[in-house]
Formats: sequence, structure tokens, C-alpha cells
Amino acid sequence: MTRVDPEAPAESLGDDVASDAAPARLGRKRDHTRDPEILEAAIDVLAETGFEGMTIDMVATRARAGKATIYRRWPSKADLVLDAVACMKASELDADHLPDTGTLRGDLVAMIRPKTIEEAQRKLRIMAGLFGMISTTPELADAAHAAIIEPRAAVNRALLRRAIERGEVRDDVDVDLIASITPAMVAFRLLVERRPVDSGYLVSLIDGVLLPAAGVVPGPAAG
Amino acid sequence: MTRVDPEAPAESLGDDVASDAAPARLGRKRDHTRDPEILEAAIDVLAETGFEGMTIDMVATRARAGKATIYRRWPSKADLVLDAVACMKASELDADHLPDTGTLRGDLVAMIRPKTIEEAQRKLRIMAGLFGMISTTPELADAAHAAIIEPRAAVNRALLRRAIERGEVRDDVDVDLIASITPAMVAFRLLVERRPVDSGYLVSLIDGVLLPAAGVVPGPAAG
DNA sequence: TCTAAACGAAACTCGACAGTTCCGGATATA
DNA sequence: TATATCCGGAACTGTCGAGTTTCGTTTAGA
Repeated sequence: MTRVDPEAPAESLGDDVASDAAPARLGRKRDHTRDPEILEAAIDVLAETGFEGMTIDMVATRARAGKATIYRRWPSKADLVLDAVACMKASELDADHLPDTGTLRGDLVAMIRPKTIEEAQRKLRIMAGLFGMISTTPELADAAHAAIIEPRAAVNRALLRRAIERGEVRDDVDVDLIASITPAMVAFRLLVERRPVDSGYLVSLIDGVLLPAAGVVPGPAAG
Repeated sequence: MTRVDPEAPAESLGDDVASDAAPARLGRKRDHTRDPEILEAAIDVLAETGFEGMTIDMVATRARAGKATIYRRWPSKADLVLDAVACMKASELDADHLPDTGTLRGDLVAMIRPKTIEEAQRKLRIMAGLFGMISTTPELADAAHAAIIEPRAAVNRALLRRAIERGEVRDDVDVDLIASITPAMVAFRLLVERRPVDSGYLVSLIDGVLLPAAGVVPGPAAG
């Protein structure tokens, strides 16, 4: 997405029309298959130690790369982290095929899966490790928000809009506000209260907060 | 509260019964009126730079103290910060005299004051600056939670319980969950979304999320 | 008034880490 | 095959900050 790539070769797209400012450099070419491995290693270290605790040596060791190899590709630690966060691969299957059970509650509950919970926890830990840097680097804040928070909020917004189209939810509710309930509460639970986020908590969040806010009356299945 | 004070004189409570292990040391006495000044300076620096960005020199300069004076009282930077967070003076008037307007909504809205919002933002910025350290120091996590989050959640719980006693709210709602809605959403709004927390947002939070979750139907005043 | 400790200020030690450079080996162009 | 650049690894430089020590001054107790 927001790749930095200070020395990206212009001929990567077309080498026959390399007329403009393409010096046609010789020598061994940079092995770009290492990029994602290094970025993943950076994300791993980030999740475990946070931005301040992370060292380039840790990333290099984890990626089985040399430190010079990393600095040949990213000009600084901050740039590496920014790129790593921006390139964090999006969830498992967020955008397109969402559950469609016919009810908002059914859709929301269907989104609860162990893998999803695990991934959310990992991402939130990464977010926590970035907080120190985030306050001074708006671009990092944007990247983190786009990679970690926005995908989940987008799912919630989509499910809510469908419920509105079905007539299950009134069309004057604040979709953005309601879609941010679960991300906010889950982040709070995990990072601030430091208590486990399990399916029980998520269900009580859906039934006790989100659905009431959306104006959905308890169906026959709810206690 | 959790003061460290490694060399606290035993005779601070009773100097006539200083029979046990009180060497009755001579020389100039430590000026304990400097303690709160140093701790406040630490909190200020913490709010501005976060734990990793904060240096003891900054704290010393801000408190117009020598670095040695600080290290004479706290054995390490971590201990200083832990003490500073634990000793953070509680809000303005949290615990005792809460608003009592007769309705849950009235009470919640009455809690919205510019000073309160400002203080909450400051505290949450401190919390953000602690995240890196919090993950490795549970005692700091507890101190931060007790000083920053718990007071506000306690107010919400008290207001909710009164509403339950009045019969305004059903007694089977999850009080703890509902009381954590505003802290969670405000923290999320400020730290993750990085958007302003004003009274408009707080009111929409109360009317759009908290009251529905509490099962309070919109009164005649609500649109 | 003498002594021991605290004070602010500044110099100091020491380890950690960002970033650089050098090495021997690999690899792609000319 | 010669050359320029990549690779992983390791040594190196420079800075920064935690924690310590020193110094001249101040203050409480004996």
C-alpha cells in the first residue's frame, strides 16, 4: 500500500521503455522476496516488545537477514515500522463474503470465531506497542488505524447497513458510532482492563450494548 | 497510597516510641515537601512524552531539583513513575456528592463539564504513554487502572445503581459492562481515532449507547 | 559550633541501540 | 570473465540516557 522503497527500480513495470532516468544498473539485483519476510519479522517483534523495545537486530535475527540488508531497504527504524504496519495483511476474509443469517444478531454472532479473536488480540497488542510513537507520528497513527481498527469497523458498518435495508434497524441510528462499539470495548477490555476477550464477553457486548443501541428488540431466542 | 519511600523514618508517626530499629539519625532531614512537587513534575513529563521519552533530567529540571535528590527517594525511574501514577490526585470531586437530578440521563449529562473532559483527556494521554511499560509491569497496570479508569467507572456504577433503586433501570442489567461503556468509548475516540471528545460526542454516547443498553426508553425531552 | 546528611548542579561511568562500514561469498549484467 | 551490487554476519561509531559520584552549600541535631 504505502510502501516506501527508496530505490525501487523504474524498470519493474516496463524494461523496454526504460528511456527516462533508468540507469540500467548492473550487479546482483535486490531480492525482493525478502521484503515480506522482513516486514513480518518486524510485526512479530513489534507485537512482543512494542516500538521502543524493538531493535533492528531482533528483526534481522528473526528474519535471518543482515542489518545492512534492512537498512538498504528502509532508511530508518520508523520507516520500517510504518511500512510493516501498512503492509499488515488484512484479516482472513473481511471485506467481501460476510455472513448473512437474516438477522443482525445472527450476523454479528457468526463473526465470532476463535481465529478472529486471536487475530484481534494480536493486532491490538501491536497497537498498544505503537502508542508511544503514534502521538508524534500522525502517519503511523493513520496506518495503524487503517490496518487494525478500520477493517473491523467496516464489517460492522456493512452488517448494520444491511439490517437497515431489511428494515430491522431504524435508518436514523448513528451507524459510525454503533460500529465503533465493539472495537472500542474489546480494545478497552484487553489493553486497559487486561481481562480475557472470549466469545462470552463478545455475546454479552452484542446483546447488552450493540443491539440495544441499534434499537433491536430481543428476539425469542434471547433470554 | 502505594508509596515506596525506601528510607521512610519510622518516627514519622510516633517519635516518643522510637524504641525499635530507629537509629535516630542526625544531619539535615529530607525535605518531604518536595515529594509531591517531584511527582507532579513526573506526571507532567509523562503526559507530554510518555514513559520511554521521559528522562530523569526532564523531571529534575521541571521540579527544580537535582537528579541525586530524585534517586535518593526512588530507586529507579520505574519506581518513580509507579509512585507518581499511584499518587495522582483523584479528580476534582468524584466520590461523594454526585449529581442527583432524578433521572439517569440527567445525572449522566450533569457529569459533563469542561474541567472533567479536560482532566479525562490528560489522564488518558498519560495512560497512552504508559502502554509500553504496562505490558511488562502488572503493578503499573493496576496503578494506572486504579488512578485513571476506576474513578470514572465507579461514578457510572453508582449512578446506575441509584437508577436501579429508583426502578428506572431493570435490576438484571450488567452494571459493570454498562459502566465501562463511556470510559472505553472515550479512550478509543481520543487515543485510537484521535478525534475530539466534546460534550456533543458524550451526549450522543449517553443517548445512543448507554441509555439504550440500560433499557431506558427515550423521555419526552429526547428527539 | 561541630558533624552528618540533604540540597542543586554538574561531571562522570556504563550499557544499549540506531545507523555505518567492512568482510567473504553469491549473482546478474556486459 | 570482469564488474558492480547484492547477501548474511560482524565489527565499528556516535549518541543518549539511567544511574553514580563529586562539590560547594545549606540545615538540623548533638
